[in-house]
Amino acid sequence: MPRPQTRSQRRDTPLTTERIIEAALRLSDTDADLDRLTVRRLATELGVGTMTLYSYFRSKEDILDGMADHVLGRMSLPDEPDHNPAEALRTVGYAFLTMMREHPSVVRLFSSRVTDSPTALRGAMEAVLQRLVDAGIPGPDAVRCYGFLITYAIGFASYQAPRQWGRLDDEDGIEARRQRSHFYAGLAKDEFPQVVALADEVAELPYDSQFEAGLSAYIEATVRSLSDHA
Amino acid sequence: MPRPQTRSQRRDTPLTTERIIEAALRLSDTDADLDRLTVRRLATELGVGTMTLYSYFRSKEDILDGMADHVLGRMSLPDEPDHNPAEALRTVGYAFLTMMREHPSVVRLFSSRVTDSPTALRGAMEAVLQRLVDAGIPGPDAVRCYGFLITYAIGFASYQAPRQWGRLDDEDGIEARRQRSHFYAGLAKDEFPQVVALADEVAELPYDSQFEAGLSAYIEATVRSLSDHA
DNA sequence: CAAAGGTTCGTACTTAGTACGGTACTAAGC
DNA sequence: GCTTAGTACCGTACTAAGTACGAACCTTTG
Repeated sequence: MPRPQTRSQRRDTPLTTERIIEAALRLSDTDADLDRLTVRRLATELGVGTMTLYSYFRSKEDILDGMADHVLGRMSLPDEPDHNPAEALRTVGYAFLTMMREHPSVVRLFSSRVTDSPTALRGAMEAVLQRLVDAGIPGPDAVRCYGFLITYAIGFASYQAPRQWGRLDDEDGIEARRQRSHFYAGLAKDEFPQVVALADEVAELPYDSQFEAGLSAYIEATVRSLSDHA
Repeated sequence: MPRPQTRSQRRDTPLTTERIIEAALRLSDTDADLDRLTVRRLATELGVGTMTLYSYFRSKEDILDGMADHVLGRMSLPDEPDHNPAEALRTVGYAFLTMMREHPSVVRLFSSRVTDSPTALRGAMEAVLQRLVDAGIPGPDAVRCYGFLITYAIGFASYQAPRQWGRLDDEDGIEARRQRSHFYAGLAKDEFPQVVALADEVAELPYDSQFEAGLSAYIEATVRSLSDHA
């Protein structure tokens, strides 16, 4: 005999796709592990039954798509206007990096799905192109810059994500770097001459200073070629 | 009553971790979908029972680690020597890209695990550093270049992977580009003014010419700063 | 030829995605 | 107020996948 079910029909804060996505991001970013995100856990976190989520999303894949969309859609560019192409490029580059940083678990999603929803396009591509064009970069060049910057940020965040990075100037970051340095220096010298000799530098690879180095090189060359054409 | 088990102990080509990893790469690269790689399917492909694989690997994660290691460890740099820093940087950049291209499914793995096994370090990091140093780039700079190049290649491959790219000069590539271009051009003009105006350029983002553009900008700026210091 | 050690894998347990159908609550019409 | 739809919710159960366990088999060694 079926036991009468007790449901909590009216809830304080109504469930929406928005709230679900945000909870999903919170869960996976906290654990720093997208694999730990399961439909059951997500439902529990939200205080609803597992299958309830399926009235909002067709599948788990849909939820993951939603997470990627949400993150790109909410990307924020600082209010202060840029005064020249170089500033704009740097602004955008760091905006991408910051976005990845705030949602580390989402980085992986970008290598398995195309995020061309209106939300994502508006928040990222359109906003960035507008910013670059406003700073005086011709449209076609702006597109190439966009491509480079998002691509570089994805790659850098991917590289950085699985390594404990911290900041180079905080306690944990320094300690992590120290250990990494010793790891590389401790390899066989005749087999890894370069890695051993450059252990200190190699240990620094996941830090933001590396991002800055690549970014500024790119900006310098790009700005120069822009003014050559002008 | 337990039925007597029939095993095929002696096999033509003996099972090794190597053969397992190669089969795993073949499977996932063919489907272009790492999610389709299951222990059961892999075992079937190899003609063995599922649990047999667990005498070679502790877990599926171990297999995935092995795949990443294998790919990095087998990275190949062309034999022709480079005559200057610029050539060396380009060589390495394309070597990374080629590697990702040959094993598209592995790209995702790089954003969730550190690949610091001896195999991977020898095949990728040590070999690349040696190449760059041999071309006249000072060690510390070479490390930064390595970081940039692998990072950029990962990012670009991640961006490109989920989009049908083909070559820009082959049938499929042209058709895919045409469709993408129309997709962007068909968006609301008042909401996406830049994307609509630049639809043709945006549609080209996943092609190798974009990789080349970013790479050559980076190389130009890097070579210039190297000679400034010298 | 028996004991030892390594390889293979059948079985079964657990977790996760999700199809299906049912339940409770609300709103609309009488 | 009572019925009828519609909506939000979710219990149950099926399937697929990772993997612990231990048995069966093969080869080697004494």
